[in-house]
Parts: sequence; structure tokens; C-alpha cells
Amino acid sequence: MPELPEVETVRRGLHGLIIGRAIKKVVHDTPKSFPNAAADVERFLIGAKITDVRRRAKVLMIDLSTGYTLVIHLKMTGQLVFVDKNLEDRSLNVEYSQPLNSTSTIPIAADEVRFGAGHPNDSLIGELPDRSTRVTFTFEDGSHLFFNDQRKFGWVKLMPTLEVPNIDFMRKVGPEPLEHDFTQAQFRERFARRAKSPIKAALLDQTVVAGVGNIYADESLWGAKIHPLRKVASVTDAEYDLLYGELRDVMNLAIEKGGSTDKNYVNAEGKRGSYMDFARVFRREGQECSRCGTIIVKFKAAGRGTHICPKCQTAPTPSDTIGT
DNA sequence: CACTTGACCTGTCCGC
DNA sequence: TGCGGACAGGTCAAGT
Repeated sequence: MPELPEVETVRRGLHGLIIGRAIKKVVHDTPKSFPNAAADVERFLIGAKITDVRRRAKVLMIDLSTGYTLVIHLKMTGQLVFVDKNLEDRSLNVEYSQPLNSTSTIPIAADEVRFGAGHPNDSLIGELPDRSTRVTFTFEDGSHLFFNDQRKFGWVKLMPTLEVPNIDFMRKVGPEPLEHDFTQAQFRERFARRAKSPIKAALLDQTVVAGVGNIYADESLWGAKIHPLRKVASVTDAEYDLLYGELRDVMNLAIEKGGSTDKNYVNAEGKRGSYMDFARVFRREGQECSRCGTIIVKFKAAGRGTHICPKCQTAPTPSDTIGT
């Protein structure tokens, strides 16, 4: 999925594209993706203007002039794609809460959804909606925002803006790692609670630090030369300082590159991100480590596919490891 | 509490 | 080609 850099890229894109637009119509295919009652949608969403687009951890928030907010989690395969095209209204002549089906597909030629220029393999999106489209927002001016999600793990929820900070996730989530006032000392201290976890499991724990996912966990651990199965308590202060710097560097670079597109992540304009071209270990098993030439290997750690350089990231001693 | 594992879904890829 | 199984970027709810 979209990790912090991908969600931030989408946020920046949407911020420049949808603020000020008024929502005219909403269509969705399953309550799993958009659980709100039709009456609330009618009252607080239809006719509302977009006032802001924010992000916290991997969660996007689209604020509305009604005092409500669309809270969005893309999970593994979610996409939010804006298409600025005036479409014939009959194409979306489907009542709210009725499923989208093949006959309601809006024909949009592939070249009308803007892809990353120069990318030979960037045809991730052809026409929208497609079969993974879960929610379609239509603005008064005829433009659209599509929420696509192949695996249906992601969701869009409408709720009062003031209640967003009170949802469980927001109360428990850790600090934003890229904030200027986030210090090395804070970073170190956040891990104390997970002393017996493998360091990778703790990095992926959203209550420790916000926004780290599998890609940037592997990338930053490689940068700091820390094996993912080292237990938290065995990592030294100097190593935490290194990891702090690597995590911030890797995420800032990823934002600069528009995120990582491995399978289906795209930004708000349907474009791919190019961080994978700069990845040092993620999905590079079988290739040489750029630091020492050793072949990168992949294995399972913390329940996730994990990539390391076995020479740079030396295996933990038995006492450094939990379990076997 | 801290920690691990499986579940949620659909699609794709790999081996037989 | 077809089929079964493993796997995929993230969280949760359960289990120990």
C-alpha cells in the first residue's frame, strides 16, 4: 500500500486539484468501502465544498464546508484519482447506494487520464470507473474523484471533523516522523514499550511511529545496517540515531520521487511514483547490495516479506532474538 | 499489557 | 491451458 510518502503524495496532488469544488453526487458499490447512511450523505456531503486535504499517518482527510470530513484509508491497493473531464450526466445516472456495474462505466480514453510522461509501463489505469472503483464522487463542474480498491480493504468514511481525532486509530497513532520537532530522543523512546519485539515489527507498529510500512521499514533498516530480527532492546542508541536519520531520509526521498509504485499505487492524477528505481533492498532479492556487492536475500520477518543484505545487516545472535 | 497469528479481499504469478 | 497454492504495500480482532 500506500505508506506515508504515497499518502502524502496523494494529499499534495488532491490539495491542488479539488479544494473549492462542490460535491454534486456520490455513487458507491459496497458498504464495506463506504458505510455511511444515505441520509447523512445527502445532508452533509451533497452540496458540500472541499475546504482542505490533510494527512495523519497513512490516513487522508478531506474536509468539507459542512463541518464534516471524508476520512480515507487506502490500505493495500486503494487509489484516489481525480479526472477533470466533463462527463455526460447520464453516464452516472445511478442512484446513491446502488451498485456500479459494467453498464454504468464512464468511457474515458486512456490518454485522458494523465500518466507519468516517459514511463513505458504506466498504463495502470485505462478508463474510470473500472471494476475496482468502489466510490465515485462527481463535482458540480463535472469533474470526478474515483476511489478504487481492488482488495476492498480500504474505506471512505464521512464523519464530523471534530470527531476525527477521537477515533481509536488517531488516539493511538504515534508521532509523525517527518515533523521538524520530532527528535532522535523521542524516536528512541517510542520503542521502549516494544522491548521484546523484533525491530522491524516495532517499526511497522503505527502506535510507535506513524506511517512506516513494509517498503520503508526494509529500506531504512538497510540504511542503518540493522537486521530486522534484532530485538528492540538490543539496538544501541547510536543505531537508533542512524535509523532515525535513515527513515527520514528515505521517506523524504520517496516523497520527492512521488512514492513507490510496485503494483498499483498511483497518485491523484493516476501517475506512478518512481522511488522503486531508487530502492536499495526492497524487491531487489538476487541483486547485488549497492554498498558491498553481496546478494540481497528475501525472507519472512514480522509476518512480512523482508529484504536485507546479509553482510551489511548481520544476523542477530541468539540472545538478540526473540523466539527461535 | 505485550506479542503473534490469522482474517479481511481480489488478482497474479509460479510450479505441476 | 488449467488448477492449486503462495503471496501482495495494512490494519484489526482474537489468541497466548
